Parts: sequence; C-alpha cells; structure tokens
Amino acid sequence: MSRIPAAERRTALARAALAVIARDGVAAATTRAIVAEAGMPLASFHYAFTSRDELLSDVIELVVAGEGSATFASLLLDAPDLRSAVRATFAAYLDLVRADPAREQAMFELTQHALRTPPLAGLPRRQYESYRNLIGKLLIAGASAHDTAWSLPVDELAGFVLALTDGITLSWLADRDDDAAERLLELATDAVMAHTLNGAHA
Amino acid sequence: MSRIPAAERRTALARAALAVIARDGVAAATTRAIVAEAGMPLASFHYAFTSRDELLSDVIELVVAGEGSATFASLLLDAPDLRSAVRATFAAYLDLVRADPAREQAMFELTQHALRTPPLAGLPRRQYESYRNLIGKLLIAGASAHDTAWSLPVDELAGFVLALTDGITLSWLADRDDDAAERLLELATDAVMAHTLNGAHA
DNA sequence: GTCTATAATGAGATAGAC
DNA sequence: GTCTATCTCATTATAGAC
Repeated sequence: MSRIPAAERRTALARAALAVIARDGVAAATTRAIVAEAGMPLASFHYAFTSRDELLSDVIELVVAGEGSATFASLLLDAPDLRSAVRATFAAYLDLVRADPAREQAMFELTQHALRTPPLAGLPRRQYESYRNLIGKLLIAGASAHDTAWSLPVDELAGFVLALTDGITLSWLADRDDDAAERLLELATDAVMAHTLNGAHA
Repeated sequence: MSRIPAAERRTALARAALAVIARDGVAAATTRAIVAEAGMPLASFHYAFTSRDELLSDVIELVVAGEGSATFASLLLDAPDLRSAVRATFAAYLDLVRADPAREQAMFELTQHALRTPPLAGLPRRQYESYRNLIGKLLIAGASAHDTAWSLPVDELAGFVLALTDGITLSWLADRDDDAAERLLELATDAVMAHTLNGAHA
C-alpha cells in the first residue's frame, strides 16, 4: 500500500464503504469493516478522513454521482408503446430490488442516517434531486421515443415517479410479496400514464 | 420502583423506547437511554428483557397495535365529496409528518432495523399489514360515506395508498419542500380517485 | 508517509449485595 | 425482587515507532 495519493485512498475507502453498506447496512459499516474491505490497515482510515461521518458524506456523494445507477434506457426504446415502456422500467427497477434487496435498503439507510446527523443533513436533498434528474431524463426519452408528451412538468412527474418507486420498494422489502408488488407496479403505471398529453392510451 | 410486575415493566420500557426512538432514532435507543427515559435503573432492563432486540420486537408490536395511529376518520365524513376526503386525509397525514418528522422517520428506521436483524426480520410484514388494515378501513368508510365504491379490491388499493404515503413521506423528509409535497399529494389523490366505480368524479 | 500499538469511550450484559 | 457496581467487548480516534 505504499505511496498512494490521499485522494485515491479517499475514493477507495468510500467505494469500500459503499460495498459494506450495500451488503450489511449502515450500522455495520464500522471503520474496521471498511478498511478490511479495502485491504488497508486501520490507521489509513484517519489518514484519509478525519471522521467516519466525513467518509459517509463521500459515500452519499458517490451515490449522488450515480455510481451504479442503472441503464434502463434500452427498455424505453425496445417497448412497442409508452405504456409498455413505463411498465417495463418499473419492472426492471423492481427486479433490481429483488436481486439485491440489501443494497436498495442501504440507500434508504444512508438517507436516514444523514438526516439524523446534523453535518450531513443537507445531503439527502441532493441525493433525491439526483434521483429525480435520472427519472426525468428517462421520462423525456420515453415520451419522445413514442411521439408523446407529458401533460405536466417533467420535474413534477419525476417526483411522483420517485415517490411511487420508493413506496413500491419499501412495500416489497417489508412484505417480500412478489404478486402484490406486481399489482402495485400496474397501478403505478396507470397513475403515470394518466399524465400523457394524448390521454391515457398513447 | 418497588414491586412492579414484570409485565408492566416490559410495557413501560417499550413505551419509553418508542419515545426515545421517535425523538432520536433507533441508533440512539441504547439500553441506558431507554431506562433513563423510563426513570428506571439500568439493571431493570435485563430484568424485564433478555436482550435489546427482544425489546425492539415489543416496540414494533406497539406500533403494529396502532399505538398513536391516528384519528383521521372525521375528515372522511366532514368532506363534501370523496375526492376532498381523500385529499384531506393525505394532507392530514402530511401535516403529521411535518409536525413530527423524527417520529415518522423512526418508523422507517424501525422497519429497516428489523429487516437487518434475523430474529426480527418477520415483523415488518405484520407492521405493513397493520398499516394496510388501517388504510383499508378508511377507504371503506370514505366510500360508503359518499355513496361510492372502489373499482378494485380494497386491500389492493390500500397497498397502493400505503406506497404513495411512504413515497410522499420520504420525499418530504429528504427535501423538506412543502410545495413539492403539496403537488405530490394532489397527484396521489388523482391516482386514488381513478379507481372509483363511478369514474373519477364521484 | 505509513502502520503498529494503544488510548478513551460507550455499549450490552451480569454478579452479587441488599 | 431490586439495584449498585462491575465486566467484557467493540468502537472511534491517536500517539509514536519506522
């Protein structure tokens, strides 16, 4: 580990922390667990960061920057119509949750830890803005790919889609009920499609 | 504190724990903080419970049993029509979140802590069932108060309302944007009202 | 600059006096 | 039955040898 610039150590540790958090949760992301994941000695931690919360701040930045945020775009283009595209995108997200529930739960835990920690309390706002931006781009791409437009501002609809996504995710995490999630996904699709310009059948 | 039956100690401690959790979060609910809140000596804790997780299980039971779950019913009856009733109920819930954000966040934290703790991992299912039951009752009361019916099973609609509620709550907790929450609330109302039997204008 | 060794704190749990 | 005093452990953070 000799001679690694401090900046690289910081990102390496932040990435390692995200891996630990995604696997075992925020509470399990102790400095020991993080340096073990990164293959570094314990003291390297405080060489790169002054505190654990400073590191968690970087972890949220990583999430905000879209580390691992997915490639749903193809779904929007392959679908025969906008409704199918919307449904397929919700379904793809749900599949992601089912494939790695701990990771999705970890995103909630990060937000909530930040909200409880005064120096980090401002970060969730940016985290959610980042989510909305991603969703907004998908909404615009989807509509234009199927010659439709949305009947309300995309930012507003993106916020609604984000709320639906969070709600469906929490529901599945608590219940692990695939059928119920499938029905929620259908209702969410209807709710979104109610806001196309050409009515609900575009 | 002399001569208090063990069962009463358990509920007193669980209530105290819920108070601490609602105020400061799950992570802050140490055995010391809990007994301080309850005005008991530390040893009383392990006299009543074998472990901290056993207590947290009781805390979730308390939440499931509807401790503090509110009295929205009047809103449904006072409103001039079903749409207003639905909107007013969402709005009342949002007011509750804004009045005590820490408490609402604590409910999420409890769920997530339980999901991460194998012996407690089954509790969130019951917690969410309890939420859906409450919402289902409100939906039935609302529809019958305004001579309408829902066009899909009430349980399914209740799950959808719960997802919307969770999503709006998380959104507001992250952003603290009252106007955005207001718009979400309006969209959520539309989405629910799309599932009345007599069309969307009942 | 880097890491071993350790300090300082606060946690959950318990032994044993009353 | 109840509670004081203590144990053991894991944590964050740091001092100081290389």
